[in-house]
Amino acid sequence: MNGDELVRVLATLANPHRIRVIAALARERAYVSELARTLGISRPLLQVHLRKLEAAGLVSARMEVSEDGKAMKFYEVNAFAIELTPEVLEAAERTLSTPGEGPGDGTKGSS
Amino acid sequence: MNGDELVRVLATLANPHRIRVIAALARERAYVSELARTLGISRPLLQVHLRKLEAAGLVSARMEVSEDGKAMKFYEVNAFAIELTPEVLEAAERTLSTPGEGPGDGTKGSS
DNA sequence: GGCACCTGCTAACATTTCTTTGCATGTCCG
DNA sequence: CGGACATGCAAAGAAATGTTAGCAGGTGCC
Repeated sequence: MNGDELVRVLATLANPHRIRVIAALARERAYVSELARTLGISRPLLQVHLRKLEAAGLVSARMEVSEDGKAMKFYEVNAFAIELTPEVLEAAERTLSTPGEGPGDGTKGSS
Repeated sequence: MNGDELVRVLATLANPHRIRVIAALARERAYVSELARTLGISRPLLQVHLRKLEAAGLVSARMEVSEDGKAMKFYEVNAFAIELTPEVLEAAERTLSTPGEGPGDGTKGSS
């Protein structure tokens, strides 16, 4: 994961609603409307947050059709483990894109 | 660390400038004006970011007087290690303050 | 058909965050 | 004293985020 990606993931997690979403999905996967009721927030709002979580690679979606024919989008958390220490951040900083330039990185290191 | 604190720390780290600041200080402590020149950003802007980093407990400041009598504020990174996994977030979620209520927590567990 | 459930979108407003600009203080040195 | 350093703060504009409201589509069942 490069610096830009890390910033994106951190920005995504820095929100109470999204933490609640991940917590709920960690306990049990769920579909959008159900999850909205569980968390007590509006469905459009939840969708926005789910989209961000998915864009950051923290959750995955899968369309399924229930027995009674309703199309439902199930979400579940992806396994991830990010360690935050000064050293890790120092390494991430080296792959941050500079204001003017295009995206940084280059090395497809991985994990 | 409770859920609210975690959100605050994550929000603080979710910024390229602040990652650069931590990276620079991890290599060597520095005073404000010097650091601003190193990073190529304005001093007032850097001060704002330093204040946030300090508020989140990620860096510490110490006023010192140089040999030639100039008062300088030296910053250095605090050691920290935060692990981010679905399980950790699920635990953090339980200590998030609810929209209406006052700050959550209660347990003074500490690091 | 009409109601209850599922999905998707986006325009608009409200709020927060980021950044710049400007002015205040103080020291030392020529 | 005036210039080159250091510190501090706050107002104000610009940009990004969060949230609501309202619209569209689909299925199954009484």
